[in-house]
Amino acid sequence: MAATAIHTDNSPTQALKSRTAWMANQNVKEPLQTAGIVIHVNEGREIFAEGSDADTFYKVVSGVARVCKFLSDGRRQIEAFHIVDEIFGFELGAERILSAEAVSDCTLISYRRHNIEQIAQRNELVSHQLLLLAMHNLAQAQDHSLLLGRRGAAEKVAGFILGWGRRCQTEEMVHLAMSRQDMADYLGLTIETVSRSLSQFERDGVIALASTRQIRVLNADALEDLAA
Amino acid sequence: MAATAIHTDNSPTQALKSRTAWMANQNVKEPLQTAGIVIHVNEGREIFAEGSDADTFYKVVSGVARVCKFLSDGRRQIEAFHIVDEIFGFELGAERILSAEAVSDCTLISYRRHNIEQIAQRNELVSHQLLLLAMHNLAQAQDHSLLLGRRGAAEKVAGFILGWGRRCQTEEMVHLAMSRQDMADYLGLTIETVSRSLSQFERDGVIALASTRQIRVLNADALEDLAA
DNA sequence: CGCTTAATTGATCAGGGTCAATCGTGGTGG
DNA sequence: CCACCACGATTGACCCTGATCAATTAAGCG
Repeated sequence: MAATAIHTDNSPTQALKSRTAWMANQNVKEPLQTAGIVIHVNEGREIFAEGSDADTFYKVVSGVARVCKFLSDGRRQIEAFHIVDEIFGFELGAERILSAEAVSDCTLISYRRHNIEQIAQRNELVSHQLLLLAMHNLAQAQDHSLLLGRRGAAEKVAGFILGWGRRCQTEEMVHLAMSRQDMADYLGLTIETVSRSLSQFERDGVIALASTRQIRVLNADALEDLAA
Repeated sequence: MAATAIHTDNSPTQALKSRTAWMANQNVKEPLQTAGIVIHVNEGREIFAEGSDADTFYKVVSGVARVCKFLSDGRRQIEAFHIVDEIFGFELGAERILSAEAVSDCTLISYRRHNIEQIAQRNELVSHQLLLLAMHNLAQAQDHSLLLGRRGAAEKVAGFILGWGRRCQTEEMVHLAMSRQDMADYLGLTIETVSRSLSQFERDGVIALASTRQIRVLNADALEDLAA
């Protein structure tokens, strides 16, 4: 990749200016790989803020990003985690409803929404790809609602491990990119409850915690049952 | 409307065969009004079932539909309510993950997915419209997650009333199309808790319950505060 | 006018939140 | 290289919100 990537190590709200746009060929598999800018965002840094202009959206090249909302009283709700090849920050309105941050160091491609929409008008492939990506996010959001609505802390945590493992295609040895706090804010629980659930699973011999972020799934069936 | 509408009063899974397709002109405002079939579904009846072929999707002409999932132990989670001009049942995979039912008597337009996708390939307007509708559903699903994740029964109920009133554009006198059970299953609560919250709001003079399904909002600001 | 179902209200209980202490781990500097 | 520090994770004790069980009231319908 010949593009000049920019880093956002020090800027609180990252600077999006870059010297070179990444004008790749319009191939069939990746119609979206046109007119994007490669950026890097370090762990914990903001990618965009609630209320800012929704004039860009992002695709994950590597790392994990979280999209979330901060409530008036300081509580945080994580809407979604995004992994490689997923897009986020693509909104209907002019202003962003949610903010986004890097869960781990991220490499992203930033697209100008206006730009892409123009391309989509002429190129059916781009248009179709956008629809697929939007629907992928929709399906995820629906999964998330299901997880939040059905009560039971253990069910939520078990469901999360399974879902995350499936998405990362490491179902036996799951690496969690995020902290307990991130998990809790995603599941609508507290860190204590998440921790307790994991400990309980370990006591029951369902999982083993190799490290705090490495979960070995010993009994996938039991975990499925727990997730109800 | 010259189309022959079909009713589904008695069939448990509604018959989708219809004698006349509704081939409207491809105008700019409603590019999707092509090749759809008008159907009626009575209150409480199923529109489609989880596990069935996802070869059609629907647009609401009148009434309210709910999209939901039944859990193994009988619990039900309502993913979304859909009102006029919204689409639902448009999925990525070949098989449906969720089921749908009529909350009130519904008039719907049924589209063949294969059909629309072919049209979308040639017609940019249809393609764009699909994307907009999908993103509208995504935005709603995100709102829903926010409502479910942030705890507090009162917050949920208050948020629901406000959101529903806004969507139906009747913010002062809100008509609830759905039962308490529907509300509860949407909010991840029990009917008792929903009922108690509403009673409390009434005691506090924030709302007045004209009938069980008619809520007069007396103090919208207070309701906003309750929704946090 | 009774019957059936939905909604409300009350009493009790448990799941998970809160507060607080401890443990563990990774990073830094003497 | 190891001691110390800081932060995240875990564990424990207690409490509160909302679920559960149960009874009553209200509303729709033949």
